[in-house]
Amino acid sequence: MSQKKIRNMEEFAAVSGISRPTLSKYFNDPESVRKSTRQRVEDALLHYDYRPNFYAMNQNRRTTRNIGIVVPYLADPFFTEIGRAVEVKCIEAGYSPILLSSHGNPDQENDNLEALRALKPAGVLLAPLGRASDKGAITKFSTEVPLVLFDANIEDTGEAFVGTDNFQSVDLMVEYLCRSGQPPCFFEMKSPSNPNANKRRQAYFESMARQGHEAHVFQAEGEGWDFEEIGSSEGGQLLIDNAFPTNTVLCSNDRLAIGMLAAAYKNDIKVGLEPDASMRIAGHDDHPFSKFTCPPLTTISQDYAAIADRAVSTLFGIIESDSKPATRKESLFDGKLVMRDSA
Amino acid sequence: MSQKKIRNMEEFAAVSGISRPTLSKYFNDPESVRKSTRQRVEDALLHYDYRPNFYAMNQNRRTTRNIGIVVPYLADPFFTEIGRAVEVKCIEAGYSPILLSSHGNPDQENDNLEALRALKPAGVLLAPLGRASDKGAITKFSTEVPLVLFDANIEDTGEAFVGTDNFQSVDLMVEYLCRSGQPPCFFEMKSPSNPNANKRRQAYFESMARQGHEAHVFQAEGEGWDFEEIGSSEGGQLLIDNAFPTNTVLCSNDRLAIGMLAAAYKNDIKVGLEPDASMRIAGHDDHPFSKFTCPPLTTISQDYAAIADRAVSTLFGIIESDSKPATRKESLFDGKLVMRDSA
DNA sequence: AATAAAAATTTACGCGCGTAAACTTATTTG
DNA sequence: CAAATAAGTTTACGCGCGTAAATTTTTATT
Repeated sequence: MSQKKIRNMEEFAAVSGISRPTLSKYFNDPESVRKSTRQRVEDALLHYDYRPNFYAMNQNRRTTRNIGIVVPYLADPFFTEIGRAVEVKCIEAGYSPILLSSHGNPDQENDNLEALRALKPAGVLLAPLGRASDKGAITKFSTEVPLVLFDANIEDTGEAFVGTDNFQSVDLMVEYLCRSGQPPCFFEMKSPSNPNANKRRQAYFESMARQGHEAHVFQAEGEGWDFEEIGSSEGGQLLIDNAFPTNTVLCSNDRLAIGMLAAAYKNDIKVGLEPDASMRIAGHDDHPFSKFTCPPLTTISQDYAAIADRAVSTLFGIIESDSKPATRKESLFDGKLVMRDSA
Repeated sequence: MSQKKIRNMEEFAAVSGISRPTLSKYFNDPESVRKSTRQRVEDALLHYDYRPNFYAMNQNRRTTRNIGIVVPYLADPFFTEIGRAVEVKCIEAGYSPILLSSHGNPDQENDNLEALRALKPAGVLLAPLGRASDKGAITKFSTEVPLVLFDANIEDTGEAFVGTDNFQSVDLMVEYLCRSGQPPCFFEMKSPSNPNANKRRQAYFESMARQGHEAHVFQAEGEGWDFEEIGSSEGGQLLIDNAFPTNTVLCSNDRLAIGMLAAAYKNDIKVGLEPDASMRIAGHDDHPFSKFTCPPLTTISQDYAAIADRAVSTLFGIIESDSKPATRKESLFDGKLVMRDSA
């Protein structure tokens, strides 16, 4: 590595013996120059410490290679993992992902989109907050930037949606629970912020009807993202009150189930499949911690990899064809039953 | 909001009746213009949709208002929370934080610093991976960008360090455990990636000596960030083997403890303070899930708010004085004992 | 009201790179 | 090997804003 500091592309052109416009082409897409030229550039890069100025690079380009990724709540490991999966796919495709969290707050979601707008991103992958989202703002945003939604759907918003087929996944779980014991009750938040929750309730109703059982839905008061706390306090109270007509509860998501399991433990209500257990509790999402609950949680795993892959490839299809698809496409992937000890 | 699209600061100057250099001053620091002028600008902003071009703005400035925040592993809610606390402080100070995760990988840590370097940030807050970190790369980075470390210290690296006083916090826990029952054994990873782990082991030794008890350290094989898994498998085996000479175990961090609690449950080993319990298990960090373990985990909470506040204010001190402090300063905050049911 | 000080305006240049046009050189093809 | 094509070079301009200098206007001070 030479000592000489390279200040700009002009200087790098001088020392490398390659013209500046060709260097510009190379840095925008190394494949766009002849192999021998590419080799010369890369040799020179080994000898001189130079990187194009990020700001100058992006200033004149209509569209950058930045991809915005917005998740509703990064402190939830579920979103950390799916956000990460999406991030990796972007990097593999040669884009620069920028991961932002809305922290459960619709204003923050709007701020995030606004901040991204200033970056003139090539596209944005958004897992919206759901009910609380400012649909108007998101729709307006999507007129300016290619936008693909994932995890949570908002009708007619964005160019496409990628997520899990809640009807398939919940049916799978209900079918299993009915087959292996008493039919499940359903436990959820009263005003779920996430639209998947509504789908799951609906799926529960339909599935129970198909199985020929009566549906029993229990809804917890409380707002926000403090699911474990709500599962523990409200779900725990339902357990104590013996409010569930069957011994089996399907929670709308793992975090509620984690809270409920903690409450069950505290109140000496044994959960699981063993003969001395009095309840079965199941969840949905295969949260990273559900493996370590007491007992380990039976749940549904979402296909992170497939969702991330499809979301990213859909977005890149739009970016690279430079045209929005005629019809908004929804891709739904199947969930898988993860059988552990809680149900 | 007028329909007219404002393309640049020139046009916004025309419609607002304020000269472009004054606008430039305003956007760089609204306080730097007279109040009446500020009002006129802000009135105009209500009528016209204009934001300075992010890339053009930063191109000519020696230093931007971007702050890089790098955490070792965003899928760990502990880091999500402290990262978030730091982020909020930056926003309050009028800077733009960019949160990056190293995903437990030193190459990624270097990539993150490299990516940040291209953004010419005003400063960077780094929670390093620890042992695995490329100390040379970080030191070199800190010659170019003001750098404050937090959470995990690396000797003589960066302008300052802010974290928890492990000697205080572990002593607090050991003292409590000794006072309330049998003295604790210590459970940790054999090759901890995080330097706090080494401090905590050392603190355990010293504290046990002070209490006049023999120290017993148990180290789990295994690398990486899959702490719960390691706590469950290796810690669980130690429980089964009755390997601990006392009935009390202090885990180096909550995630190990969470795994160990899961293993104890699975093996019908009752943990807690009740008469029929055979073990006590404690953790460190007050992980967001430690409230929902079975039983709820007794642990040490770190003072997130104080750490975030000090880290950010230290960095801004350096940025605003435009000079590195003569001596590297280390700020340590006390942990607090969080008594729950596990110990 | 006269003067000093502060703030805004006018004018002008440059940052580092994208990119277009005209031209030259290298490679491919029949 | 000549013609056709692809790739690289030279030259030049502009993006949107930071910023400096000289000037004018506004505000504060006595």
